[in-house]
Amino acid sequence: MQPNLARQDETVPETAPELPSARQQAVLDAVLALMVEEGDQLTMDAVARRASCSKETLYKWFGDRDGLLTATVRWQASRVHAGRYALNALDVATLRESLQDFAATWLEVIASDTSVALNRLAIGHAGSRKSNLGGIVLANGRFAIGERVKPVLEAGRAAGLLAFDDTETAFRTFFGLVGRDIQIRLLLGDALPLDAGEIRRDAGRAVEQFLALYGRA
Amino acid sequence: MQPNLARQDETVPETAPELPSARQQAVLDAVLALMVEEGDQLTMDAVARRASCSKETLYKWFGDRDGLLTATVRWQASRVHAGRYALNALDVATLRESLQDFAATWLEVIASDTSVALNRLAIGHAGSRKSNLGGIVLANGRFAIGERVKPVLEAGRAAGLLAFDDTETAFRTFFGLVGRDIQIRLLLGDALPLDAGEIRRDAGRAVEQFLALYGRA
DNA sequence: GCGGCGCCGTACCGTACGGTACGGTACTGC
DNA sequence: GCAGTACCGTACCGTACGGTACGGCGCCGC
Repeated sequence: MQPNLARQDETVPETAPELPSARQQAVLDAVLALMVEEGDQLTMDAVARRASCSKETLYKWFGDRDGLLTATVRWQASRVHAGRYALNALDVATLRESLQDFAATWLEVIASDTSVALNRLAIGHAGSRKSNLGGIVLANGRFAIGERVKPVLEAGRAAGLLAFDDTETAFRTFFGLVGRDIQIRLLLGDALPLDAGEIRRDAGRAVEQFLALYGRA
Repeated sequence: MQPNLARQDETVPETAPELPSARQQAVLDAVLALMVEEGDQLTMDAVARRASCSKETLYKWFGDRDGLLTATVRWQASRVHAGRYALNALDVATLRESLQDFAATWLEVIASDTSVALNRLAIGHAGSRKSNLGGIVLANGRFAIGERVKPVLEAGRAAGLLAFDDTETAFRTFFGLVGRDIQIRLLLGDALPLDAGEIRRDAGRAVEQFLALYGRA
């Protein structure tokens, strides 16, 4: 009766520590695959069929549909975090490289089928009350990358390479220069071609523009 | 049987010329209001009740649910277009003012409850095939403003105030500097406070940054 | 006045889907 | 061997919602 995975709870932060079992991970991967392929036809029956498990098991593990979706979003989020960056003895080349890496990684993420499908789902649910999928996606997307980029920006400022008053504002400018209209166009179904080369060029351009605005050289 | 409003048709562009009758406009306004208030509880029953009309009439006028939604999106889009801008004899003050005005107007639009609700709906539908709501929203949002800003940018270049090779790239940079993370955060349900003063400051900052990157003075 | 029309309100239908129940099967500990 | 457990497959239930049918009423042309 009680789901053995953490149900979303108002007091619990958006990042859950518990990892699902291997079988559960397979189920969540099935959800992700189905989400990408079928869009909004994400029925519990379809998930059970795709994952070769019974609906009863789904409900036992995840509580209800929202629990399953929440677990899926968390599961996907748990795979995105990566990368550590030098923060002291920063020179301009390293700073540029770090920012470029952030930008390219971020573009890859938001351009991926999985991210698009996940964001669509979360945005759809953001309209109704209950089940804070949007909050989870934000916490693990926009805000997570913010918390990882801002130390780099501040290290750049400490090293005399960047000049800004408010770190948050500087980061949001960086975010805008990188993302531009890409995410909204993809979410709305625009077939925006974005291969690896394009991403690298976009990331480079964004970093150069950011340095032009905030660089001190 | 046949809906007397233009049904979406693959060959028809995303901007329909026909205007709905006054009564139909009232119905579409009811849809918009309901969309904002109830989020995804947008049932045909609720619309009929809210608009004090019968479901039969809804189906007669709009064909089916998608037809109603499409008509609603078009109806909202038909109210957004506005503003004419000087393109010749451009000086830097006028250019700055025009861009600032574009930025502020755009921010007001994407921050409005109606836009958020409409974009959520269109994004939700972009996942499934059928009914190109996403395309309509894109055509009347992102692309419409692009077509209106780009002549201003080119006029600025012709007047020797701006320097860029590709207008589209320059516009996308402008778009990113203005929008930053605002739209995605609002769509995902973040309670981002954005009053008129904030919008004006944001627009001003975006324009200054854009001029710093592309200005020639 | 009257037939026809357009529309409101409501009752109704079919289906899709979230959620539950249950029988059958494989595996594990004793 | 056997009880217990975990889980698969499937059948089932209730409800919400898209779509249709129909009675009634006001309005317009004649």
